[in-house]
Amino acid sequence: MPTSAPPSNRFERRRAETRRALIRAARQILAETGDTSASIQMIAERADVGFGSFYNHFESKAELFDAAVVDALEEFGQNSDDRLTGIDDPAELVAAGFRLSARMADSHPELMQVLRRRGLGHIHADNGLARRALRDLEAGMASGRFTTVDPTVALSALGGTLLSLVELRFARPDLDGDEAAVNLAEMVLRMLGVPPADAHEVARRPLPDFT
Amino acid sequence: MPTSAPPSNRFERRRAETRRALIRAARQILAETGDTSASIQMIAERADVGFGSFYNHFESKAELFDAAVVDALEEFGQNSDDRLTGIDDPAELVAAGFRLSARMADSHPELMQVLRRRGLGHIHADNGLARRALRDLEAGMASGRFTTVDPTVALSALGGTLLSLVELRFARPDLDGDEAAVNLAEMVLRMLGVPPADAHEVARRPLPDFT
DNA sequence: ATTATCTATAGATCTATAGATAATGC
DNA sequence: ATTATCTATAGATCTATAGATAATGC
Repeated sequence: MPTSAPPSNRFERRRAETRRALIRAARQILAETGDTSASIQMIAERADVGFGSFYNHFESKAELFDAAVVDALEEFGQNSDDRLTGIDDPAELVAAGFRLSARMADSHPELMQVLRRRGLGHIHADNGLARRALRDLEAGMASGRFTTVDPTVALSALGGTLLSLVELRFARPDLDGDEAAVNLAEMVLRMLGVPPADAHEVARRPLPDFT
Repeated sequence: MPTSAPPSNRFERRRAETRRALIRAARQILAETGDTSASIQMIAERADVGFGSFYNHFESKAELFDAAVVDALEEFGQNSDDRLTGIDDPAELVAAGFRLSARMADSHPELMQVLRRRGLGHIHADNGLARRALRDLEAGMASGRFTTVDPTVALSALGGTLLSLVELRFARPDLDGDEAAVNLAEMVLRMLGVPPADAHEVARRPLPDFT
């Protein structure tokens, strides 16, 4: 299914826009401080939306912030899809995914801050990202590229290392992000059973340029 | 330095006990829901402490919750130290650490829930745990047990995978925790450059029994 | 006519402090 | 005499809703 049905009329579009504005504000707050104690009034104000409108869309702040995280995950997945299409080798896919994620910390800081603060709880959630990662892992195992026992554990490790890379980017902005990503990608490939020499090479393949 | 100077007189002990009660309450809240919006009044009530006493120890809720996380990290480190003394091989140390952490999710659920919710932000913080992990990583590299380029990146990956294991334990309690830990430990050792056969063996060595 | 948004507000918290009380040090 | 704790409370939010307004559908 697409993100959602295209808004049919102006009413729907207007309504959707209000909702988006609220989610955008929530994402900003999550990214800036992660402090979800901001009052609904302040959130509505930041979204430039009437205070009462909040209740037309969400029953509580928690619901709004959850929606904001799901929205961020969705955008991250979309972004990754766009940039990684055409890569068939699962090992290369993993490495490129890590390297692009590190770059996105610079190009999409708000988005990645949200993942940094709330991503861990979604590693095993039923979302598109996890499904896709699991599919790639299983493809890699089937083709013999990866040798790993339990796909669930591998998914866990993949998510954890990716998040730790995002954390590293923000906690240590002084380090070279690309270099850290390449190093981590190489380590992750070894973890998945790729022979060290291959891991070293695959982690350094040129990234597909995004036009 | 020890955790802190031993309380000299009854005044100090009483004061310290109030502080501990508040931190204990904060840890419980972090573990149960992670929702830090509980009012100071409710927190004080849970700690069985007069409302105003809160301000004798903390200036804000955020300060209290931060202290609670640091407290939990400290206890985790202490616990690990107690159980891992005597292991010299850095590879075995890493594997045993992972497996003990998975068990602690069952034996110390409150403690581990706190790490689950707040641990990521402390991977690169200046705490005893990170220092110790870095030391072990460097020892492993010096002895040739590990082959990894950048210790900082390796520390990142180590922390991320450990947290993902904790997350997995709580998100999927149906899975066999020991088995997951062994599998992940094996993967992590490969990640650090331990040859696959060695990784397989080391990850399954009997754990030191704790008396 | 219908529906979402917006404004205003009542009532319910929640925070921070002031002042009283209780416990200990010296 | 000193210090932490506790109780009570003022003032400042904050939430949720009711009712008015504005925009669109049919």
